[in-house]
Amino acid sequence: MSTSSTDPARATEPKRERGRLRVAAIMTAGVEVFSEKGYDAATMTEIAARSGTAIGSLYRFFPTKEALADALLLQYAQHVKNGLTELKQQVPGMTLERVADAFVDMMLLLRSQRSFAIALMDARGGSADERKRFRKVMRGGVADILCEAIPALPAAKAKVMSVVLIHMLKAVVGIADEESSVRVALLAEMRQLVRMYLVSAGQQSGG
Amino acid sequence: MSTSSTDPARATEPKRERGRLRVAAIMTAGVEVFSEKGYDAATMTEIAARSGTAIGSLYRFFPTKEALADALLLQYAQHVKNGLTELKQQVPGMTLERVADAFVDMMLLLRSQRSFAIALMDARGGSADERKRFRKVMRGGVADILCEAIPALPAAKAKVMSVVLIHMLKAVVGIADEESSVRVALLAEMRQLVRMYLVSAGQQSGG
Amino acid sequence: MSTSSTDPARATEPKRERGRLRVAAIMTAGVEVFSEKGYDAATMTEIAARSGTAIGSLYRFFPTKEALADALLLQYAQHVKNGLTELKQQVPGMTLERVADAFVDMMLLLRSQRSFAIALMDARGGSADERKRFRKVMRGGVADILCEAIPALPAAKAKVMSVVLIHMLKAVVGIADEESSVRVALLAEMRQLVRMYLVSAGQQSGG
Amino acid sequence: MSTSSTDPARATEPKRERGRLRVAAIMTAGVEVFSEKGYDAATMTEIAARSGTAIGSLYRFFPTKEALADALLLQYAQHVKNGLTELKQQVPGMTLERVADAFVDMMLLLRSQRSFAIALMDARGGSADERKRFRKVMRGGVADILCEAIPALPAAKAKVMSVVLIHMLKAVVGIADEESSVRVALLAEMRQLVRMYLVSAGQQSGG
DNA sequence: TATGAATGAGGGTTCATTCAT
DNA sequence: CATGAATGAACCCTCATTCAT
Repeated sequence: MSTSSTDPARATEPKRERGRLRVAAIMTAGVEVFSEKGYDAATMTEIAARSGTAIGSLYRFFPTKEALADALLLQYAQHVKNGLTELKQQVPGMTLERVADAFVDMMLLLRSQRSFAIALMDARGGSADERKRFRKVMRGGVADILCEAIPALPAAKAKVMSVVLIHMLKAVVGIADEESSVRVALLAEMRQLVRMYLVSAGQQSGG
Repeated sequence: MSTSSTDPARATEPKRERGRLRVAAIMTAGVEVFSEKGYDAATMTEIAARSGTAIGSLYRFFPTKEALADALLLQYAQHVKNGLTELKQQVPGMTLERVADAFVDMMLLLRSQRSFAIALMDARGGSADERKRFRKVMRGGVADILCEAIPALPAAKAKVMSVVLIHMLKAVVGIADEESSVRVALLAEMRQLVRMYLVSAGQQSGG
Repeated sequence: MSTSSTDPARATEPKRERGRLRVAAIMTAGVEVFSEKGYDAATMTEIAARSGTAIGSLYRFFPTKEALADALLLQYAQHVKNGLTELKQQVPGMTLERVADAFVDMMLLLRSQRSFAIALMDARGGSADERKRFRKVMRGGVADILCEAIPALPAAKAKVMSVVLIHMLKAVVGIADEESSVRVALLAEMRQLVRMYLVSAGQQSGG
Repeated sequence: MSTSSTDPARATEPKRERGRLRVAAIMTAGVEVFSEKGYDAATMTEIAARSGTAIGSLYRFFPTKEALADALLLQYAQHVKNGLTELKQQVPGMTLERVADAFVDMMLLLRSQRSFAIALMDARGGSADERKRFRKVMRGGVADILCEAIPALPAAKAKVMSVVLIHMLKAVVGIADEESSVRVALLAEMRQLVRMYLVSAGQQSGG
C-alpha cells in the first residue's frame, strides 16, 4: 500500500480529487457571477479568477460558457430534484397546508441559487434543450408530489397544476428579493395563496 | 388656402410622418429582438436591420441602447396603464370573478409586448430608475382597481395583493408561451386561480 | 431704383450678401470650434449649429471638413499677411527693438485665431499643400520686414532668421496660454529675447 | 542545478521576454503613428497592425488609447529626465556656450520621439494630469541645470528662463524636420540663439 | 437653392476561446 | 495536464457626407 508518487495506479486519484474540487469551486463561482451580473455580463475570466482557476483549466472542464451554464442549471435541477424527492417522502401524513408550506420553504432554501437559475432560464442561458429537460424534471417531480398529497388527483390535472404551482414558486423567489419592509407581508400572502391553491384542488378532487 | 408645395407648414409634414413610421418600426423591432435575445444579447445592429433602418438613423432617434430599452418600457407601461385605467372604469358592477378574468384578458391582449417587458425588467435592461417607476405605476394601478373591486379592502392589503397579483399575471404570460397542447388547460387553471385569489380576498374583507 | 423682390437683376444681390454673411459666420464658428476641440474632435455639425447654418448649407460653401480648415488657414494667413504688410510700412524709422516688439504685439493681437492656426498646422488639419503655402507666405513676409529693418542683411540670412523668428513667435503664443501668475514675466522674457535676437543680427550685419 | 524545462523559474522567462518585446514594439509603433497622425487621428488598430500585434493583445498591455499615450509620454519624460540628469553632472566646468549646445544636442538625440511628444502635449493626448506632470518635471530639470550653470541666477529667473528655453528647444525639433537644404543653416542659427540667450543671462546675473 | 434626415464606414473596446509553453 | 498570453469577431456608438424634399 505504498503511496509513492511513482505508483501509477494511485497517481490519478489525487488528481481526480483535485479535479472534483476545482469543478466545485468553478461552479460555485459560476453561480455567484451569473447571479450578480446575469448570463451575458458574466465573463469566463471573472469566474475563473473568482474560483482561483486558470482560464485554460476552466475551459478544460467546461468547453463553453454555455456548457458551464448548462452544468449549473443541471446542478440546480439536481438540488431541486433532491428537494422534491425528500419532500415526497414526507408528504404522507402531511396536511395540504403543510405541503404547500413545504414547497415554499424549499424554494426559500434554494435561495443561494434561485435567482441565478431564473436568470439563466429566462435570459437565454443554457441551451434550449437543457432548459426543456430542466422544466420536464421539475414538473414531473412536482406533479408526483401533488399526486401523493392529493390521492384522487387525476394525472392530467396534476400536470397542469404543477406548471401553475411552479410559476407561483417562481413568484416566491421574486418576492424574496423585494425590499425588506414589505417582504414579510408579501411572503405570508404568497404562502397563503399557495395553501389555498392546494387545498382547493384537494377539495375538488377529494371531497 | 392653397396647399401648394411651397407651403412651409405642409412641407415638413411628410418628414415628420416618415419619422414617426421609422420610430414605430424601430420600436417594433426592438420589442422583437429584446424579447428573443434578452437585453444584453440583443444588438443595436440587428434591431436596425430588422426595422430596415440604418444604424446611424437608429441612433438619431435613440441615442443609446438603454434609451431604446427605456422608451420601449415606457411604451409598455403606457399600454398597461391604459389597460388598467379602462379596466378600473368597468369595475363597478362587475363580479370579482369577472374582474379577475379581465386582468387575465388584459395581460393576454398585451401579448405582443409582454415577454419583452419581462425580459427587460428581469435583466439589466433599461435604467434602474425606469424600472422602478414602471413597477410603481403598475402596482399602484392594480391596487387601485382592487380597492375599487373590493370596497372594504384596506390600502395596505391592496398593496400587498397587487404585488402578488402581478406575479400571477406574469405567470399568465409565461403560460401563454407554452406548447399549445396544454396551453388552454393551463390558462383555464391560471384564470381559476386568479379568480379564487380575488374572491377569497373579497370574502375576508367583505364578509 | 425699385427694391421690389421681383426685380430679377437685383434679386441675386441680397443673396450674395447673405452668402457672404453665412460664410463669415461659418468661418467664425469654425475658428471657435477648431480652437476649442482641435481638428479631429471638432464636428461639422457643431460648426454648423454654432453658426446658425444648416449642415447642408455648410457643405455647399465648404465641400469638406478639410476644405473648411484650409479656408480658415488661408484667412489666418491673410490676416498675418496684412499684419506683416502693415508692419513693413512702419519699419522705416523704427529701432530694431521696436520692430521686435511689434512682431510680438502682432502675434498677441492675432490671439483669437492663434492657437487655432497652430492646432490646424500641427495636428494635420489642412492639406499639406495649404500648409506649405502658408509657411512660405509667412516666411517671405517676415524676411521682407527683416530686410527692411536691417538694410545690410543678406537675403539668405533673412530667410534663415525668418524661420527662427517665426518659431519664437509661436512660443509667444504658447506662453500667452500659461497660468496668469507667470504669464507676465514670461512674456517680458520672450519679448526681451526677440529684441536681443534682432539687435544682435543688426550688429552682425550692420556694424 | 538542472535547467530542465520543468524548472518553473525559467519557464516564465521566455514569456516575460516576449511580453517585453511586444510592449516595446507597440510603443515604437505608437510613437510612429501618434507622430504621423496626431493623437485623435491615430487609431489603435493601426498601432496594433504596425507593431504586428493583435488588437486584443494591444489592449491587454494598454487598456486604453489614453493609457498608451500616457505610457509613451512617461517614457519620453524618462528619456528627457535621464538626459537632463546626465547633462547636469557635466555642467560644472562647461562654458555657457557649451551648455547651450548640450541642450540642443540632447534635443536632437531625442529625435526618434520628439515630434510625437509635442503632438501629444499640444493635442488632447494623454490625460491632463500626465501632461502637467511632464511639464513640471521638464521645467524643474531645466531650471536646475540653469542654476548650476549660472551660479548667481535667482530661482525665479531660472524658472522663467526654463519655460522660454524649452520653447526654443521645441523650435529646434521643429527645425530638424525642415528640408535638408536649409536645415543645417537653421540649426546653426538656433544653436547660436540658444547660446546667446544663456550667455546674456549669465552676464546679467554674473557680471 | 436650402434643408436636415439618412447613411454607413470606421473607431475604441470587450471577451469567448485557443494553443504554445 | 496546467497555464495565461494571444487572437479577432463583434459590440456600441460617432460623424463626415449625401440627397430627396
